[in-house]
Amino acid sequence: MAGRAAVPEVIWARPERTGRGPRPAYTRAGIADAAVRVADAEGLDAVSMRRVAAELGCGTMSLYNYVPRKEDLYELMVDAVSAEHELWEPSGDWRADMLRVAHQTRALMRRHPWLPRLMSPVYGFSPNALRYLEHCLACLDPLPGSYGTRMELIAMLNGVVTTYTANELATAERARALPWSPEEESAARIAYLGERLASGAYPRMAAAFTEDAGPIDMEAVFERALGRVLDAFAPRE
Amino acid sequence: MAGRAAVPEVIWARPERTGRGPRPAYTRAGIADAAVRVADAEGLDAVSMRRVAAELGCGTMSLYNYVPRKEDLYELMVDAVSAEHELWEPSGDWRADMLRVAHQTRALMRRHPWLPRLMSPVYGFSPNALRYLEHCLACLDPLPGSYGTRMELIAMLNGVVTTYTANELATAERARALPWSPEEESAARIAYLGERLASGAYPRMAAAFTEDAGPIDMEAVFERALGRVLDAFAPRE
DNA sequence: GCGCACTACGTACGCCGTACGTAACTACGA
DNA sequence: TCGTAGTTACGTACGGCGTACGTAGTGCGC
Repeated sequence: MAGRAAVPEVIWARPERTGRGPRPAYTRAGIADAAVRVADAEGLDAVSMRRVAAELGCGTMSLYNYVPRKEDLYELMVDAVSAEHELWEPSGDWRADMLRVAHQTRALMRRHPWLPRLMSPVYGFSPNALRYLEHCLACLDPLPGSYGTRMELIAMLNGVVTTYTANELATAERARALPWSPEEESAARIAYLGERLASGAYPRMAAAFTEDAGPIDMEAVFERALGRVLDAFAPRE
Repeated sequence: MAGRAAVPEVIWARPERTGRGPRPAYTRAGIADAAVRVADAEGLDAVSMRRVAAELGCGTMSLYNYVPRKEDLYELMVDAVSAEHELWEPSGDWRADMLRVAHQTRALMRRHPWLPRLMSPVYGFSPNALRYLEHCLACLDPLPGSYGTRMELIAMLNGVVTTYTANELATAERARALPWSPEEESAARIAYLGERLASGAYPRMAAAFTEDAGPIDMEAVFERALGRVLDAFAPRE
């Protein structure tokens, strides 16, 4: 038995190699990439210790030498794709910079539709998360106010981006497991909703849905949401 | 075999009783309550078809007569606790009313810490969700603007309440499964973070964390977030 | 009053996370 | 220099999970 401490452990604090024993055959980055590959191709639910081990070409239990718990594998995945964040020299216009950050995050989640599901808990201060946060703070240098306020801005913006994008992606991600098409699913839901609204018990809801008869332009909704969040932090004159 | 259609189905559109066959021994509400009881007492991960069936005192597979898929059990649970929303006659002050809604939702999530995890996907238009949304729209009657905008307000407010409360509850909910205490866990995370920040690579992050030396007042953060969201929708003069 | 839709539920399949034991290997302390 | 302790690799096994399927019994609608 390897005798891993039964003590709270942050995976990033654990050295990849201690020196003793045989050379590890895999790297943390390689494992993370394998997991990301599986998640991208087959959905997050396909990411099991067995599946990732198979992807790497090693035995299931060998993975546990690198990753003490599955949850840590998730942390590795989030950090791996966080490396795709492109960081730039802040422009001096914090609003424009933060908009760019938000759009980048959204694009990242579109590339990796499983990401919002793993972001829901506390953001884990992984190496790339730290780089990302530091970059956001740098972009916010021109904004007057305390660091606390700036952190609140980052948190709210991230939250809104995650929530909105997750809702959009949820349908598509769900479709992978379902035995019917997303169109059939939404048709059934709309039929039910229409029937309920026709009952007259929810007049305002009915009005809201007849007002926007056509499909909603999610991109515009997202854009307005971003604008509102940033406005809420703009210094009032 | 009962021959349930292999077709998308909204659980709320399915009648509880068709008239044929023996009287069902359980009700949808009873099943939902049993599941909520298990989740409240033992955490969401304890909610399995077997466990809920045992709670009801019936065989595992009997549950499937009422709930075609586990996902539908989750929908039942969300709807059941949504009934706890207290609805009132709108005061005419939409801002005050929406603040009250937000605080109520937060209290609901504190009573049922598993709720945020089930709210993450698209809000499902369950019966109680419809009542809740109609009530929110009624509170927003005094707000000028389209129904679309009002729906966006509700969505953003709900999103922010959910995100903030979920982050707060995540630690406590995780603790149930972990072999160590949340204090040990956070100590380990803080130790790691401190060491990273001491490296000097993240000067602004370091400054942010030394600025707020004491524990953060989450209640105040939440309150400020609510105010900002509502401000963002207030008509500009 | 017949038949069929429905309820109840036991069994079984193929997954999952992961505890544990064993064997091979290598850097360090004596 | 060499044992030994700490590692890696990984097979086996356990106790869970969701749920497909088959069977038996029940009571409404024709």
